[in-house]
Amino acid sequence: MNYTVTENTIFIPNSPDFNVVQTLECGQVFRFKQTVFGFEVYSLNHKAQIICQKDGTKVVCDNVKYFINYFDLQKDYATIKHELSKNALLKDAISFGEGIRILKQDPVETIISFIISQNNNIPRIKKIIETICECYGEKCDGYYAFPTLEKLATIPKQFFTEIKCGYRDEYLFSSIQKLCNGFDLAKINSMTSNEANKYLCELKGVGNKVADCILLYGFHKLDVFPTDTWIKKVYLDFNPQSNKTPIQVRNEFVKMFGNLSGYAQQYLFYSKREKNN
DNA sequence: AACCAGGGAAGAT
DNA sequence: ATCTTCCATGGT
Repeated sequence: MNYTVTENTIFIPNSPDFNVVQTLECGQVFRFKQTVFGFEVYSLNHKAQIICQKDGTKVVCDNVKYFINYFDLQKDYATIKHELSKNALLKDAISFGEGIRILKQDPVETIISFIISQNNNIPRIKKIIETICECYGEKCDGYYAFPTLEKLATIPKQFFTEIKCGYRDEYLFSSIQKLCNGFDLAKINSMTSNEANKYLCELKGVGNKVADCILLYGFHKLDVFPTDTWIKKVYLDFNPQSNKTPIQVRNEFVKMFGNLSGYAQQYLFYSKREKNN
């Protein structure tokens, strides 16, 4: 990815390999909002102002290094897309979402976010996460940080109920306790994705799909394929009257795309959800 | 009113 | 192991 850095700013010249709207709207991240010039994006206790210009995108932020990594700017997406485009199913999806980047997010923030996401819709997910930050996150410059794990551990279950998490209140409470007590996220980096998926499922509220989301967005494991309602629709498109379970569909896609599964899933998900057909 | 939203837990088979 | 049922909440 071609970009230049000056003090607190990253400038990314117009490129088919980078599109902020697609990257933020493709369902992988919930902590951002639109502004008159573009977006504001929050990750842990960092903030970036995204300014969309005619000649490219400006990322004005508190930590340049953090956001170069966050937006995965070091990776060559052109090659990935070229490889995946050989698959007829993906060709259209890629041209539709060609500027998607897979964000490198914080593991704990990702775990909490995607426990909330289950059987829920995106506006509500965003609002619940924002409320948690406002009530328990450190106050920063114009926003609230995502709470540290130590801070999360002080949240009573009642709080999650009050902010309308529904039945996920117990999932959040229980998983936070576990993360503070014996659950070792560091182990995941030395596990295969299948092992890590199984391990994450020990957290209450984390099943196969949420575990894959955590691995893809929080650990940048790319040989996973989060299979939700939209991906099921994609599968039914080219395989009608299939009665495969989500796990079977998931494994079939992983077999198809291997180490590029995570990218493939993102293009297919975004395209299907945006077009809704 | 019924169904859906980036599913998963718990109990029954 | 695989299949149902149920789970809070808000929007359509």
